[in-house]
Amino acid sequence: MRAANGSNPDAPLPCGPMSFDPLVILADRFSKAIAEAFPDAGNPDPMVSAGRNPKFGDFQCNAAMTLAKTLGQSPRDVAKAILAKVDVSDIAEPLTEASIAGPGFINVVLKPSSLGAMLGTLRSGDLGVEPVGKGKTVVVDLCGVNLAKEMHVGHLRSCIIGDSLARTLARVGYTVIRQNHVGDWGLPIAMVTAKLMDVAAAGRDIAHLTLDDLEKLYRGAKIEADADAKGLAAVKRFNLGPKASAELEEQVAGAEQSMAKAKRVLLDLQAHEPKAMSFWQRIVDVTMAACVKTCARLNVIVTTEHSAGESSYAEELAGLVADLEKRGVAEVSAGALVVRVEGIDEPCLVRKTDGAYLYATTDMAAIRRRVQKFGAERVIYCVDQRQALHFKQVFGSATRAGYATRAGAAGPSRLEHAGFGMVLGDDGRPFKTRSGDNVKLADLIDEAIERAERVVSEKSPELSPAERHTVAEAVGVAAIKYADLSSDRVKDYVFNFDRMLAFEGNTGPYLLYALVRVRKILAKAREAGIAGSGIVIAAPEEKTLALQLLRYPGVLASVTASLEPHRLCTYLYELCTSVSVFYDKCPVLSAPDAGTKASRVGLCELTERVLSDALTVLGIKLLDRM
RNA sequence: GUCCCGGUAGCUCAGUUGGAUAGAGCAGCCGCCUUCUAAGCGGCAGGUCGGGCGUUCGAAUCGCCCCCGGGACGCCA
Repeated sequence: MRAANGSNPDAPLPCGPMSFDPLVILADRFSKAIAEAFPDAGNPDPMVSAGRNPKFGDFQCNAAMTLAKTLGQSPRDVAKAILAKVDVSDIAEPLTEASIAGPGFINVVLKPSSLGAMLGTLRSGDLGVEPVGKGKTVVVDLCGVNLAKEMHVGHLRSCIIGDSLARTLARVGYTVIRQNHVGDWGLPIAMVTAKLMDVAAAGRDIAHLTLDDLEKLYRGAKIEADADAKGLAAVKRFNLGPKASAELEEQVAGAEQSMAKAKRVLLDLQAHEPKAMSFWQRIVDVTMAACVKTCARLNVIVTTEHSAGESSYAEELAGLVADLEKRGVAEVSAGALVVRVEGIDEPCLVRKTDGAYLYATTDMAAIRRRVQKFGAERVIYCVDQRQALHFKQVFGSATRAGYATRAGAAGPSRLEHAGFGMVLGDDGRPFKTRSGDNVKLADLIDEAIERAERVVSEKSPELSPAERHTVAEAVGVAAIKYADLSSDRVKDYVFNFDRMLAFEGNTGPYLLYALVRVRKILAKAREAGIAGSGIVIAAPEEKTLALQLLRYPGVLASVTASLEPHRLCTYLYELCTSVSVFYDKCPVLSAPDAGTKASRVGLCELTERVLSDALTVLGIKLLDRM
């Protein structure tokens, strides 16, 4: 198990299945050493991490200080005792007292030969990615569009982050089911349907209906609904004299008529009355066609087969609520039906006083379907952080009701809200157009591509116009997506075209640039007939790059657990920086000797694979040239 | 009012399980293309980690109090 044979670089590493990851190997070695040196210390964390500073070595073990506290010994003595027991001679430079630094840090420097062997292991397999999701199903709730509304910045993050999470989970082996919880039911939709029926009745052609037309109808309906509500409020307050309110009353009367009609249409829809349904279906078709198109432009995998609208749960709600009532999970409170969950003060409303169901009711039905019908062990909601309390209530209620538990499962599935912050403008307020409207995603993408195209034309005039456009599409979208993915999900983030499309520094295009440069080297190597060989690490820039590559599986695992894609972004940026330095300092095709050439081509091949893999997981399209 | 989330360089952000001198990018200044794409690389400068107290060998990180900003709080979705 622990046989030291580091002298032979071609021999397989003397470790278990995770033998490519030095972090895992070292943690294991130190863990055993600590157990031998201090048998009574329990099984403490070996606290091995990558070195914070290259001058302190590649890895460090920080266990001595913590251990010293519990043992009442001096940290340096503890470190010495660990050193006496630890055996890393097969992969690292010999550890001596000089390896102990400061209060008791133990610094480890890997042997170049073992680094090469680890890279070989990484390369021969699936980049070291552990299929932790194999045989498991996860549902990812993303996108969340509404009928009769263009996609706007409010959908941007749900699509981009949700898509990346779905890709990450699929990458580690999960069976991923994407669900677009379309807002396609209820009074607002009935209002638009009623309006559309009016338009058609007035003889207007609706064969070429656009989403823009629908959105106008929606706005009109919303204004009337607001007028209706305001009118009622005004009447209730008694403080408007009949004379002063004459005009208002007229408006309100019109609004009341429309609302009455909308409510009739709602009943028709609920009864699946064919005429109302045909108009509703028209709205669905127009909206979803636009949604799917926009998602495709963003390289976000959402198609109509992922649609699971609120309407699809409508028939289940009465039964679900009856079940909750029958089993005493829900109780009547002030006329409404609520579910109370321990630890949450606010009860979860599942039925209004007037008998209608709510958002939470539909979400409970969705959880039941996703867990019990689809068999999800994890259900992930990529939805606005402001809905945190709502999901806390719904998760608690569904779990209490047993809907979150698969048949025969020991415990409930993991229900996770991967919430995200708002998209802000430069003024720190929600990102809007100058006129105060939501920014349409289609316009946002257009602008990013336009800006990218200007830069591509300037930097790469040798490309054909068609290719420039293809590159601009990939670069512009990469810029938007990386900007969104690269900061902590739960925080608000400031949207700024100039920054994300400056194409310098920490941006999506920088990552693509690194990939393109490596791919160019590989293309030229193929032309020259230079094949990649086993990797021999010699130059410091090669070593830095190698250490970064070895981190990849661990980073992927941490995103799988935390649902935080920005960790992968930070890693990718650091990796690309290492690639750039390597590119600068280590010529590949004009390396001094054939052996170095072949080794560096091998290193480029592995780098290309990791870069491509990681960018794909982020949902960024790959390029050969830019 | 109650609860949740934030506050790190001029700006935008990272910061792993509490670890060594708090890091990037942009903006500013100075260098590097006859050589695999300079959308790059190197250097300089820039900090009361919102404030205070505490926990300890060690705190941006944990605890308590306060300040500022945002959000959510039963009949919308």
